[in-house]
Amino acid sequence: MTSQRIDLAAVLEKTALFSNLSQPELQMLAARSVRKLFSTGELLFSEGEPCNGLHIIARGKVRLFKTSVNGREQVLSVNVSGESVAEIPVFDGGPYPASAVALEETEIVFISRRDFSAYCLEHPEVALKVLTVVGARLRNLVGIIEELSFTTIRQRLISVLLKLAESEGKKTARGIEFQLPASHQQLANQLGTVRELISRNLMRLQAEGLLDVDARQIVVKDVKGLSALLDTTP
Amino acid sequence: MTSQRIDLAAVLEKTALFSNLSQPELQMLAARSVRKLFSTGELLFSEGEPCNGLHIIARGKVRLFKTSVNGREQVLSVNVSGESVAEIPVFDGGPYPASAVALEETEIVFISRRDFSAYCLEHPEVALKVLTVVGARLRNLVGIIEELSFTTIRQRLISVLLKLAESEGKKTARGIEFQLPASHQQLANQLGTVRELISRNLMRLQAEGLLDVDARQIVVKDVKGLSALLDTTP
DNA sequence: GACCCCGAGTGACATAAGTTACTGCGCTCC
DNA sequence: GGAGCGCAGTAACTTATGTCACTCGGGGTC
Repeated sequence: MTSQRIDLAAVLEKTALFSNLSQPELQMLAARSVRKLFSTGELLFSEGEPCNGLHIIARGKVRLFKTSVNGREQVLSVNVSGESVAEIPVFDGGPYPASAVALEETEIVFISRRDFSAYCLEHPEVALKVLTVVGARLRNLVGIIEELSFTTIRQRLISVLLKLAESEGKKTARGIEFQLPASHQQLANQLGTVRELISRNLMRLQAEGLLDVDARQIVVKDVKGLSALLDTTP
Repeated sequence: MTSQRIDLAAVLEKTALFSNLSQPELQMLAARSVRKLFSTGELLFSEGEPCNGLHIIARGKVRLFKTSVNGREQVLSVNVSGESVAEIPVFDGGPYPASAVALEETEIVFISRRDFSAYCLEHPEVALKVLTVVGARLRNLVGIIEELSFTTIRQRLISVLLKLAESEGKKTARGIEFQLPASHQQLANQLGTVRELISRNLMRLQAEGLLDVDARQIVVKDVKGLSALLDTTP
């Protein structure tokens, strides 16, 4: 048990929220935390459920999403280790506004609402930290709204491809190469649309000579050309 | 000056953020606040500008919105007296994520970032209050995303009409009557679309016998019928 | 009264988005 | 080897959305 408690403190120390707390404080929080394990595809919680505490990702990756009646999905964010999930319901006491699913083997450190609220009251600097984290989340949501409201799926797709090219791409003789990180279906969920449109738009971009597609392997041939399409009116 | 200071304290007392502070505390905050006046249509701030402090609405109405390159708008929220605007940039130091405009004669109480941050550090319960306010904002944004991603403009329009019917409508022999609160153009901005679609969709609903339209005067004849349309797949 | 501006209604059209219904490929599991 | 399955490509079609270009009427102004 003791070893696990020490582990928890070490985990907490690496998170955005608690990175600059002192050891005793970390220990105190660790003493009140619980470790939870989720396997790939498992739900951490579902939209509408009451919220009992804060989830902090110690290891793994979590996707937050909304579901529609017709089975469509819209991804709100993807979070990795060190980040927390669903801070808001912890404070306003409302239900979860979205669902969360583990994208890989994921380890969660869970702190109950009461404990975390109390801790924030005693340590205002943590409350302010939470505010900046929530702020980033809010900015992210505004970005999604902007995309949904002002851009076409084609443009959103291009935008994702360019980001991937930048972060994952390798320069080769043919252009910048990378793999799509997920199935067309998952990509579609992220853009708030359906599989077919991903397929069609990829093919269309290929037909226009901007990239080559071979299943999930993408070769961007004309970064400038793609970027230019982002600014044109739909 | 003293009288103005007392006024400010009284104003602060009526806001969601500071409603249960003591008189001396209110006085202290009031001493550090500035009053600003905005006339209809005037911008409080624009997207991308750096943020110097918190705007609290003492009187009037403010709309927060994003603008696209082609001049389209998407409304993020409308706030009235007692509420605050743009809490987030105050805490994370980033630029405003959207623009704000006064919809009527509006009086703002302005507190600088430094003063407000400092105050939150000394009064953690205020920080937690801010968190619940921000939480409501976040839930609102998620709601907008859900609408943009899963519903048609027709459905969004119906949803707005039903809300208006509930809040503003008067029951008459012909049905529930009310006035559209703004021009078609403004309504379109709120739904993230263009004027013409508002016009057309209203006419279509009229043709289907669900309501009567006469310029801005709306008579909802079949609330049930309208509600039913919200659940059907697009 | 003539003029003009603004909000609204509308038709014609172009394009984006979503649906249905297939085909085909590569995989795993019997 | 073959059945079953998940993922991807695609054609044909429907509907939603957006654009352009008008018209029309009311309320001001000169």
